[in-house]
Amino acid sequence: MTENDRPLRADAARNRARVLRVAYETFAEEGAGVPIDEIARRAGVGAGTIYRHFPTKEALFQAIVADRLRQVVERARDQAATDPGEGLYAFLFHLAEQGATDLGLTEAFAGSGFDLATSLPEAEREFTTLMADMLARGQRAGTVRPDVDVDDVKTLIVGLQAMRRFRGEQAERLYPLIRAGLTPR
Amino acid sequence: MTENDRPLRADAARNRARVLRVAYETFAEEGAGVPIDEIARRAGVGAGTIYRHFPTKEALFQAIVADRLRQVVERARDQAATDPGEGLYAFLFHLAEQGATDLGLTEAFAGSGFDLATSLPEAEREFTTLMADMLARGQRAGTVRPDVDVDDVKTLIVGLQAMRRFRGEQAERLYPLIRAGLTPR
Amino acid sequence: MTENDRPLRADAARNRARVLRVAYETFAEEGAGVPIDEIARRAGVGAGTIYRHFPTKEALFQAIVADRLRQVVERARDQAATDPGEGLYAFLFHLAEQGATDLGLTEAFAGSGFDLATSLPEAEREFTTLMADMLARGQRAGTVRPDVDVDDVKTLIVGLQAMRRFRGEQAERLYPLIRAGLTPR
Amino acid sequence: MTENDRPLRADAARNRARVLRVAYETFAEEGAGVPIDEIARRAGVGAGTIYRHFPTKEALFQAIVADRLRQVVERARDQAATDPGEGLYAFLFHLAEQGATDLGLTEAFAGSGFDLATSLPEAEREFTTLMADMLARGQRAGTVRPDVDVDDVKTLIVGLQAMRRFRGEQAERLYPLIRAGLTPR
DNA sequence: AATGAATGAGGTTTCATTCAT
DNA sequence: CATGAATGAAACCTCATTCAT
Repeated sequence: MTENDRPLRADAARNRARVLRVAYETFAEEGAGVPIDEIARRAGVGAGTIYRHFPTKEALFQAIVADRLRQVVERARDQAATDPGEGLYAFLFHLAEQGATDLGLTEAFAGSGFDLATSLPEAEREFTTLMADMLARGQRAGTVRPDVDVDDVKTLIVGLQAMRRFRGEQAERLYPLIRAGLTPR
Repeated sequence: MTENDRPLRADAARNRARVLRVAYETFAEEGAGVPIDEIARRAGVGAGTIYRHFPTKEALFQAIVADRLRQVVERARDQAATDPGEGLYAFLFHLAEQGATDLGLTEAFAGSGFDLATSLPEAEREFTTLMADMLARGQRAGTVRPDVDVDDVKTLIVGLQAMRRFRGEQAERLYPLIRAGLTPR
Repeated sequence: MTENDRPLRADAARNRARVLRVAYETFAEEGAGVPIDEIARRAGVGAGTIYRHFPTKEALFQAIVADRLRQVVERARDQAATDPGEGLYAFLFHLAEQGATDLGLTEAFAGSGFDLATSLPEAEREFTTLMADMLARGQRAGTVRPDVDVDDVKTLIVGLQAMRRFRGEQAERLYPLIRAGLTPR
Repeated sequence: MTENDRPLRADAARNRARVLRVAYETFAEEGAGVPIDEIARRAGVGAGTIYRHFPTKEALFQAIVADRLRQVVERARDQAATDPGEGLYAFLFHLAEQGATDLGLTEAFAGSGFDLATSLPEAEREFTTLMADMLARGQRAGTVRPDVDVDDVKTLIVGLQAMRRFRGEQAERLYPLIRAGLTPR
């Protein structure tokens, strides 16, 4: 039962991971429009190899986003525990940074050519739950306006990522303003 | 310069305007990925006619953005005169609305596959000047924080358009927060 | 109203006819599995040209079969008038010859990878009607057994085409036997 | 020749037989276009195992046909002894049934993408000999026209299989007609 | 000897751009 | 000048065959 064929997977797993990593980098650089052949070339494998691991381009894209999302959520969970009042802000600005170097993540959040809730419902739910949790903590701590809801936060993420991607580090000048806007009073 | 044949020019000019209008609508609806043939079909002209007026698809795209930008700037000039304190905010949120229904404009501002300053330096300069003017008026009127500069405003435009496009009218819930963030104190 | 743009069609029509002819020959020789690129090469056009006239490979195939079927039916109508007793036999053996050099027609009749009744319902109906007509005439003339129906005739066509294709002209030795089997008594 | 390792041979032989059986079923169901991987999956072996036993897909196909042909011939030999007058007819219609559910056999007889005489000369010779034998018996018994030769019979087999495959059991309505055509007088 | 992962040529289809009519 | 047909370079994806494990 437990023989999920490990020995054969030795190289396959290596290749799968390699493809995933290269595809992540390539999508991050070039966006979802990049040809599979280009990813294959960069990964040093044949196009067929990618299709063995991921049946469609869409599936590959999903796998990457799921992977990234998992990392982001994991990290956020750790942060959330430490400072309830700051958690949401830290997460918002962290996501902005991530989106700046990861076009795939941006597109996933913005829903351009990829609907997160449909494609990765579980990841989306987990993400939303975490977001709601952080928001509620901030509101209880008095650092976040009570009339802000989860959808507003998601919208802000999309906006922040767009700004950060557009302006680079200079966009961080605006973080205090966004924060001021979200703060009660 | 040598305007000898006016009647033909009349046709040509009409065609050019028609193509520009239809292309604007089509890009706005479908995004930059739409085939030239589709635009030609909607405009009721041959694909060759489009290429007579615009050497590449990119050039057509630029022409549209330039056109839209001109309109936006023109309208903003009128508004700017009426209420110095509100001008910048009105313009920001107006642009957000525009970007929501005009993917081309969004892409132009965000610089995705299209650099405004390089492609349309004149329009960009005009736009920037107007922006600086409105910003200065707001700051003089005391409705805008003095540490905000023109680049910040442009960055905000990109963010606002992304939000508006992502969330639709619901995004307007965030306008007051953005405004609060920009207001002194 | 009547301007179905003839002047521009001059070369287009030529090309369309050329593609149709070459595709017919190629399919007849190689079967439906032949690549579009091969047809394009033989026709001396780009692959895109074929796709301009026929949106899919399937559509091209249908157009050819429809064309051939029309010719076959037309010819059969002429023959049917002359000799009621012989019409059906003449048609059967004529179709056998056609199928021998036209794999597409064979596949269409045999329904392998292409369902005539679904794809070209009108042509199929016309063909069936003609067939029923010839059968009834033969039965009235006493040259065809009364217990044979239209479906039997279609089945025989498929069989005859397979035989003719397999054995070439030698297959004609069997025509008298088939005829004897269909004759009353 | 050097049969030193029997246990491994046993495995290999079992595997070969298993592949052959599954491949037969799969080709019969799906036609020759089915991927090797699909056959491997159904057989529960790796694709490499198939290639160990059969150097190409074509060779696998040949092996299957040879196998089937052997069975058909064997069965026919048994039948031939019982009733000389009926033997040929029984065999013809039996082959028609076989071809209906076995696309491989049909293709082998019809020579589509596969020439029996070239690929499997021995099996072909054996088959032809049997056929000639049955034909001669029928002619001596007076149930088969004397001007029919072995090639005619083969041609009829191809035709009958095509009909049976096309029309299913309904095609059996035509068996008496074929028989009548082959009967003297 | 078996496995199934990797390869890469090849298939269908799309579309920016050119060019004959 | 306008037209839209033709081009041909990709893009995505499949699958027979080879080869590392």
